Amino acid sequence: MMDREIPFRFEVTNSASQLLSEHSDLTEGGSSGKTVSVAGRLMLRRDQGKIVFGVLQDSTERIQLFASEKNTPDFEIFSNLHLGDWLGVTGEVIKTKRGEISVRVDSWVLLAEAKRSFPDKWHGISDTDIRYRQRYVDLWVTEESRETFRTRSRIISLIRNWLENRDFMEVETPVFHPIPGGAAARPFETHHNALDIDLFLRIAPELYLKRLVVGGFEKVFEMARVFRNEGISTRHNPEFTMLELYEAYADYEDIMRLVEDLVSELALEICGSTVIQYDGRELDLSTPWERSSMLDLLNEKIQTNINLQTPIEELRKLCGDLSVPFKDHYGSGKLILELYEKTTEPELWGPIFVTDYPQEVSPLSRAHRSSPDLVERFEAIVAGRELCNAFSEVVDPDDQRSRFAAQEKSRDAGDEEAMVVDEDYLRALEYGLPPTGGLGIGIDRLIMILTDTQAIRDVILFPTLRPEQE
RNA sequence: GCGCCUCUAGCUCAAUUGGCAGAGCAUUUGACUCUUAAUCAACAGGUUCCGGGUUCAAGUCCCGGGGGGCGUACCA
Repeated sequence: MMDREIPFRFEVTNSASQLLSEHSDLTEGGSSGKTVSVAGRLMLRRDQGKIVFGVLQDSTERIQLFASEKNTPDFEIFSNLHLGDWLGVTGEVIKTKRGEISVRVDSWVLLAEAKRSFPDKWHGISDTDIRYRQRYVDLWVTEESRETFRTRSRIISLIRNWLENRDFMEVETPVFHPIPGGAAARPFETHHNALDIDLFLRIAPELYLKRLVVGGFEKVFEMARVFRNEGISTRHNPEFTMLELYEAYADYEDIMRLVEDLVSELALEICGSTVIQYDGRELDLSTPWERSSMLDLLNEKIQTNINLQTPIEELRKLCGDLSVPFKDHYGSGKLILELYEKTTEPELWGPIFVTDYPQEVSPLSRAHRSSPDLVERFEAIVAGRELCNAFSEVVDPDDQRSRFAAQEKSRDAGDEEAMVVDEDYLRALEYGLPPTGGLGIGIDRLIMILTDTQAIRDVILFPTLRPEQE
């Protein structure tokens, strides 16, 4: 088929799903008297000699095509179409003698030829390499995959509407950062030629979003693609989507209520219930979620009574006893966090808000109002994984400066992920940041939970892979 | 990075202790006027991921490399 024979456009009047629902009352062998145009890919073909049945798949559904030597122009060519070919078909909606709603092929046009062979029409594609590398094939062949990505799109749209209804404003902040900030992670580096400067792809939009609160935008959010130069796993992709939001005059307890409301409403909308299944296990997202402090959970789990006043030697010994690896430059806060992450967090299923982390490991979180060696920070554990990280923000520039200084120290001690001082951010704080609650949610992980998928690659259209070799 | 598993036709999968590389679907050709993964008949389709080695003989065993998966580490 020559390129010049492929039309430049085709007027579609109905989707397959529309036709199926609108004509469900047709009787067997009956016709609707209604002529429609549909388009899509030919998925199956059953050649009967003088009649041919086809199955056309568009973005909504599959509908049967009914072609006959009598009715269908170029019948011989039609009956030799390849699976995977794109067709535009015009004809009357009928129901066959066997009760299948069909479009009678009164005229048709080839819209694209599938020059590569169709995957197995029954088994589809099971090779994950092909599913991830050639997502176009996966989407065309695998209905569950199409459904997951439709749901992803809906979830993001629902989140956006939900936030806008609460007067949050969506903003876009730079992807190139002169100083990587807002999280502890290794960044990707790049270079701008005209300015002759090194830049980093953002690891979090946090510091820019808080600058906007300083500027007077009291409720802002960003669906931020962020980049972290780290390992790849079923829960990690080097680029992923993080929702960050900041709300002036709010604290971390307000943010907890926001998170549980948002997630439970999404579950209701997407799954039809706030009680859902994940990985064969029940997950009850109904509000309110459990709240428990990190130290309480840890002490209960390992039957101790430690806190930040506990002598560091004792904490190190405890790490040794529980075979939790640590480094010499770890302070008490970091040791406690390691203990929690290795012994306690893996057992949590959630949903639960784990609150009040050590200051040492939370350089952007404000000191706790009633126990100043802790900070007002929480992580939500949902279906056994960290879903979000949030806190009452540090608002005092002097406090923030000394937090950065502490980070510098641990960077010097060998922590490559410690934060770097951002003088412009400090300058912004000097102009005044009101009390502010902030939140980061891993959107891909949230989508995994709501779609009951076990690998982050199943919810990212084009996950990062090693390039194919010649 | 480390450990385990895996790679055979376009796709999905076979191949006994090391003994002639096979099937279904797709493709090609033919038959068939209501099929539903249509059916039936026939043809064709291979660097068994790559490179070495052992052996009379390697898809199979050994070594090295590559892709993929899982686990682990890293990811506050």
